[in-house]
Amino acid sequence: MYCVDNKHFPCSTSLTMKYIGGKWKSVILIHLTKDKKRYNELRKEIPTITERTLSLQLKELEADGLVCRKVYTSKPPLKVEYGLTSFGQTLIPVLDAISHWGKEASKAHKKIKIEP
Amino acid sequence: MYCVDNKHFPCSTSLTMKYIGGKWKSVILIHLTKDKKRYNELRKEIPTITERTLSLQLKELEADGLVCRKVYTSKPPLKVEYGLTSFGQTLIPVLDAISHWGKEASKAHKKIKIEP
DNA sequence: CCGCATCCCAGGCGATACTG
DNA sequence: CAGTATCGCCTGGGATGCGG
Repeated sequence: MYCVDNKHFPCSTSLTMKYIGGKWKSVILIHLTKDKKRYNELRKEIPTITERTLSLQLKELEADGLVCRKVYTSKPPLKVEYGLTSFGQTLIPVLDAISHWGKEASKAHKKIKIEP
Repeated sequence: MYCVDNKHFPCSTSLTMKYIGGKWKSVILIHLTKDKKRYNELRKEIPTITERTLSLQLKELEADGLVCRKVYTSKPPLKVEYGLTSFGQTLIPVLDAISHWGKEASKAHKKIKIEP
């Protein structure tokens, strides 16, 4: 049993999935592992995400302390950058593992023999 | 752009999350990395999952070729075991990374300084 | 450029009860 | 023991439009 922020998780795996689970969080995070990114850069690199969802997910990631939002201009056009916090950076090995497995799986999928 | 089973994913990360995303899949899988498990063993080790959900998730994992279901008796009481397929075993490093990060995060969470 | 507001929906997930 | 059946909530996420 693990506990963070007064929330309980039956195991450490479910705790991690609370941070990187969902359809988009890990995708956003992996784009931020390489560089800080602006909002529109993220949109272009993740073409199938909607603005609303990107906005909401970034907020949640920020609230979770994984992502840091920096505003560089006070008047429009705004310049905002998103980057990983030091806490967020601890996730990089996990995100790399996830990304790597996806690549291998897509390569190998047709040849794989599904057996015990 | 990645493609598996006629489904498209914007990046390899989202492909992986299709397999291990959701609230429970990774939790079930990590319990199977150590040993084959029976249905009720999994229920006991994941106390907060419902029977229905466990059943549905196991079916999906089986359909995805990650988990293998073996029936050992033809008459009740049934004996059924779930284990990872060879394809599912390729996920072990990913699952270990996820589990490990969750442990570290829960330990460190209160001391973490959230900064860029 | 960077969002928020509103509306809406599928399907993920839970609770409970029942079966071979 | 190992599941199904039924019901219903609730939230993640899509579509569209507006605002600083």
